[in-house]
Amino acid sequence: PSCSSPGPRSSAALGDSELRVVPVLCGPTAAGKTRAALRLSRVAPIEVISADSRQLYRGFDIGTAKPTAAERAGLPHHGIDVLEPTERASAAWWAEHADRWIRDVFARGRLPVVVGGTGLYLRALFGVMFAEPPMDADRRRALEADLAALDTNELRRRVQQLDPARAHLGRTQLLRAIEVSTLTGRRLSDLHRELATVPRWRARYLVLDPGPSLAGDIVARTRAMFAAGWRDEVRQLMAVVPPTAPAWNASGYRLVRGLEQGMLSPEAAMERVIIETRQYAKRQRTWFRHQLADEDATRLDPGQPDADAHLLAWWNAGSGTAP
RNA sequence: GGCCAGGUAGCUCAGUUGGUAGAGCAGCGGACUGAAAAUCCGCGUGUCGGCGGUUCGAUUCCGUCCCUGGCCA
Repeated sequence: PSCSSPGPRSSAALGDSELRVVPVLCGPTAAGKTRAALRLSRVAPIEVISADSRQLYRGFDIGTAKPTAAERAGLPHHGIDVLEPTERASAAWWAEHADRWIRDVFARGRLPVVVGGTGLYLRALFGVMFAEPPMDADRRRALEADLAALDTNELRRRVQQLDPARAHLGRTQLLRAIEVSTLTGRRLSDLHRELATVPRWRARYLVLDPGPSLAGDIVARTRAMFAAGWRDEVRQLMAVVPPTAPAWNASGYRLVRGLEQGMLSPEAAMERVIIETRQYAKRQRTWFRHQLADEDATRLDPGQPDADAHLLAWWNAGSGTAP
């Protein structure tokens, strides 16, 4: 299924030609997305909209590979350091804000470029979401507490009854399917269909993937994070951020926390961080391989010799200067 | 040099009372509609250390050699 296909409702409401096109730099970890954005900033008045679910959080800097202050100095970034570590982000929350940031950038006569690897967030912004009906907050909290005690098989069994189309999914999705159908009386999969929203922007994706060298990049990047004081950052965060805060839910941070608590050796922590990062990058690859409409996506190895020319060609093809 | 314990999947190991073997981790593929750096699903042929012997049949028993660790000289 293409995440950019507007669907029948949107076509009727708003022709494709009316959707403004927004360029997107995405792809697996360590793909030089920031470098590509910086390069583009030298040829066009761009501003970056970060589509990264972890860079949202204040204080979680080193392990989330946020662009540095120097990199941000000449190139405005939106969507970084906008949440407290205890706040829970969501794809819809992000898409709503990103929509506003994009509008503002256009209003200033500049060009937004979305940069990031959180595929679901990109889908929420450029694809079809749905208008979630209101749900009672107290009932929801109570239900969440009840469901937390159940094992995944039991949750799956319940979803088999409530909304079988979602029963093959993971625990997080099972919990949501149960919550929505319990609190709204409607199946989530039906709501997805009936309350589908209209895409507001059309994306052109440049998927940056260094291919086989990614594994080595991850090792180097992880070493660099430790060398840059990641452990100190985590120790400081541990003093003020509760262990259950959503921001900890970033690959590596729990491991470094375990290291600071003496539950792991430095070597073991490093090794596990590298493995988790590699596994995450693999999931990103799978997402960007299958979830983007081919006609909207261009793929590029940022390490190939003529990468810069390809990047600029891709940019120019979309900005209308040279088709 | 002697004794003991090991040598089985990339790693850590289980197992076969003789009928050529299976877990975890890693890896690979996939899913994904308000937690997504999340959460899940699928994929296991490897001279069972080498060479001989016994046997219809040996990774399994016997002999021998090699390697690793420990103890004793």
